[in-house]
Amino acid sequence: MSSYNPEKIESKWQQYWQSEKTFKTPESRDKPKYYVLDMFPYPSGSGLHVGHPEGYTATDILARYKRMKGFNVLHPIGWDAFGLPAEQYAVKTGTHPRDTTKRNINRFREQLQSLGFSYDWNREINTTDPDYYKWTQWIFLKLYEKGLAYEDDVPVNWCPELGTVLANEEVIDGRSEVGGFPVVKKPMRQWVLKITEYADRLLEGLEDLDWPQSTKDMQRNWIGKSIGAEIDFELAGETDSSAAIKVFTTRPDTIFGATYMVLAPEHDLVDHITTVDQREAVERYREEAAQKSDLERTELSKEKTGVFTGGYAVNPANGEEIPVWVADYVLATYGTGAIMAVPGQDERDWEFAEKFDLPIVRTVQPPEDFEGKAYTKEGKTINSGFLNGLNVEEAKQKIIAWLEEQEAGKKAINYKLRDWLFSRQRYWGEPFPIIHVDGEPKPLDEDQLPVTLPEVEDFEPTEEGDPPLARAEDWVKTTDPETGKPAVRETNTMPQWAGSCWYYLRFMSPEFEEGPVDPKAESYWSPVDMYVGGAEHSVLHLLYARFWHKVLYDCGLVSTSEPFQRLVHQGMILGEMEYTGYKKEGKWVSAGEAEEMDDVERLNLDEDQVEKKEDYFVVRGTDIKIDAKAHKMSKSRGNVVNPDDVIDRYGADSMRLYEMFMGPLEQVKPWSTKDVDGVYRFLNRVWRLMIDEDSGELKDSVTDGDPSREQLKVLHECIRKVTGDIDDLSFNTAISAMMIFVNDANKWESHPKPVLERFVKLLSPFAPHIAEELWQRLGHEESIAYTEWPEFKEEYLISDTQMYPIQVNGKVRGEIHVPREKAGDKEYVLAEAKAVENVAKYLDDGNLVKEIFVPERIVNLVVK
RNA sequence: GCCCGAGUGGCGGAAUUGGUAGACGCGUUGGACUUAAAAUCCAAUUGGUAUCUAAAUACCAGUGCCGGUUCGAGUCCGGCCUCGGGUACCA
Repeated sequence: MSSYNPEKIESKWQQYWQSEKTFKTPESRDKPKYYVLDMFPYPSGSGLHVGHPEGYTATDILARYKRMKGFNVLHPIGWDAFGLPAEQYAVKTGTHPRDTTKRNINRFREQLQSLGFSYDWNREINTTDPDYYKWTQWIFLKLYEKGLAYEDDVPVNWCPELGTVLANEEVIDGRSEVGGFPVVKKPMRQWVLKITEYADRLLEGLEDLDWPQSTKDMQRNWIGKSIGAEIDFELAGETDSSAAIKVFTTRPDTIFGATYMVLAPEHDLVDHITTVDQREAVERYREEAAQKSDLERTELSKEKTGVFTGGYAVNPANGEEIPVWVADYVLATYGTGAIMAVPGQDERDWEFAEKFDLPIVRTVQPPEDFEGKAYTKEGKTINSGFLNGLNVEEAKQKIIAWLEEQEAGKKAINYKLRDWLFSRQRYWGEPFPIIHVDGEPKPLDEDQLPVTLPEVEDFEPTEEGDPPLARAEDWVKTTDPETGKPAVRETNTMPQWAGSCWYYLRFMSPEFEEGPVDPKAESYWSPVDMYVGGAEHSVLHLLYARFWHKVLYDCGLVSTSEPFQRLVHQGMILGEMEYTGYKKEGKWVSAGEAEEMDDVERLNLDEDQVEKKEDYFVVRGTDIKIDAKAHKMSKSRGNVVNPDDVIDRYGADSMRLYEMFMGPLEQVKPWSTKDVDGVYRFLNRVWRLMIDEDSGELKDSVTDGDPSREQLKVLHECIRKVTGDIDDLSFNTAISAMMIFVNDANKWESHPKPVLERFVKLLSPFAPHIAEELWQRLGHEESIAYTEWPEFKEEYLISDTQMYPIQVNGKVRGEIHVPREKAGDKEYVLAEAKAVENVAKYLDDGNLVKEIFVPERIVNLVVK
């Protein structure tokens, strides 16, 4: 017996690829290059889940395909190995994060290798390796030199539970992204990177990238560029014009409707402007606001709050004195931290004005049927002196010109994007190449790198609240190598994003010692041609990496202005479909009702306990609606699928094939283990197409003879489809095309080698192990990996006849087959069409008013 | 609320530019092989109606809902509904 045995052939070929260094990246530069990259994983303790191999299989198919198409392919992998989980584990167990990380990496590597990915393992990199983070630190020095890294006392997102600060991006709804703990604002000395300086270039750079529209949109929203004006409102009764309140607005045209002003509670002028009478109330309000977490300031407080300062400012447009309030609906961190409130044209201001009984003046005429409160759309300006009658855009132009003339304001641009908070109070991260001498930060010299992590016993923050690195006192206390003065080392570490900001460059020359990347390698391999990874990195990683890349570009270290030319997000793989029924006191209740009840029992139902009735699933034989849904895989839900189990049962080739066959790469899709049977059977059929299961030899039907016309047609249809589909990343339909080929080929009496060989090549990027094995058994000594991709020839697809569906009034009533040479002959085809019995009867019943003839497509006869 | 994306059989999904809706796979049903089972192979499988049964054929309806453009709409346009993702006092 010699049936398809994935276990045996897969380990055989994995060993072969490793010992023969089959996928070592070529050193030659004489061919076109293709750099295909996966977002490298964080090696977690739980190993790979089935979501990982989805993107990895897609890139592996591309890598293998491109090699066969004659490209030099760079297809590397590495580890984004700094991070919180290993550190939390260290706090709990005392195990050094280095050990945990090493163990996890070994496991990940083993799992990836068991899937047969064609990575160049000689280029494996690890962000926690001092030889790697030396260059992360080096790049930080470049940022520092260019004035893009600075220390600042900033109100930061402090997470007491995690004992660290978080970037804005790591805080979701006032809670930490990791762990979901509450986050409060707290001023602390932090390292900050001036990403805002690159806001415009980060925005413009998006235009030429071949990225998903949604990801570009998200980055644009995140950068949040708005164009408007900065306007100074002088304080009433003061001659000192430098004490004016500066506001940013996108609607300077509405200035005549500015009936009051609001300062953020943290605004510098609050103290100055508050009158004696109001001081107490304002102070109290500020204290309350300071204690609120972000969560309370946004989600929970729908109702506007605020306090009058007692002070007044002068509206420069009409000279009117307007009251100045303090309210936390104005954010200190956006714009100037102060606004001119225009309730007539702003919903938030309207709400506030209504609550505190402040005047409302409309300055844009709403349409007659307008019933809302604030009107924020287009219209003619009213109640606005010299702006009356203009539309919004004209009014903006005119008022800005006027303000500039009066030296009361100017055109201005504002961004939502803030500078990037770049330090963390953690152990397991890159140390900063910074010492503090006489209380001032000082960068270390390049030759001092890497600054390696000191050994500590305890990975928690110190009692004084200093980061864990402060525990390494001998390491912290040092001397300035330049002056010999006593110095202390920076004890913050870099955030996890640092290492992933430039790893794609290191892969180009992982051994290079003169810099982060060898310029010769860089100029050949840049940019990444295809980058595949999860949509959860749409903003964070991808924006930060683009920022660093542009800085490196300005330093002359890279040759492209953008790092990732094409980006694709693989869709999430959900758990198996779950059917959930609900019972209350032993009786079924419908899913909709159950939502509003207490003490409802949830029951997981089997597929055969349910059926579909109209648009809903119900308990079989009843009208009780149930929920039918695939959920995100999670440990708590217990629906996580482990790729190892799938490989044990079906083999890596089936695993790869199934992940691609499930559906379009970018789509969210539910896992279904029983569906793996389908692709597994397909591989068995492929095997039996060529191998005699009794003898284990090539079947007798495998011949050296010439293929028939029909065989060539089936083959070339397959070549055409598979080639085109790989180019479109439509792997699911490529696999379906190969299934069609095998279904057809199984019916043939003889199987000419040239046909089988070309089919095996088509299969090889998808299921490389079985393809190598069959390729060898077909009589080849070399690996299939660098053989030439089969060429598609149109001529084999042309058949002797052309089929036309015949429609009458757009409904198909028959079909005809006409000889190839008559296929374009309109008169002939129409005559044949009308002769079809089932068509003729419709013609007899009415008048033929129109004939549609689309060559090689369709005939439609319009009858009235 | 705002910005994206998606709704097609029992299920995953297919339909390159408007041109035979449901490829391919899962599941289900029937059959072949087998002492039996597994495996494998063959056939059927959107719903409905009609022709005596079967085979077969024909017809009607059908791609979330309502309307439109067109000889022809899953595909284009307008208006909704539902689900998923992102974002949210950003002035």
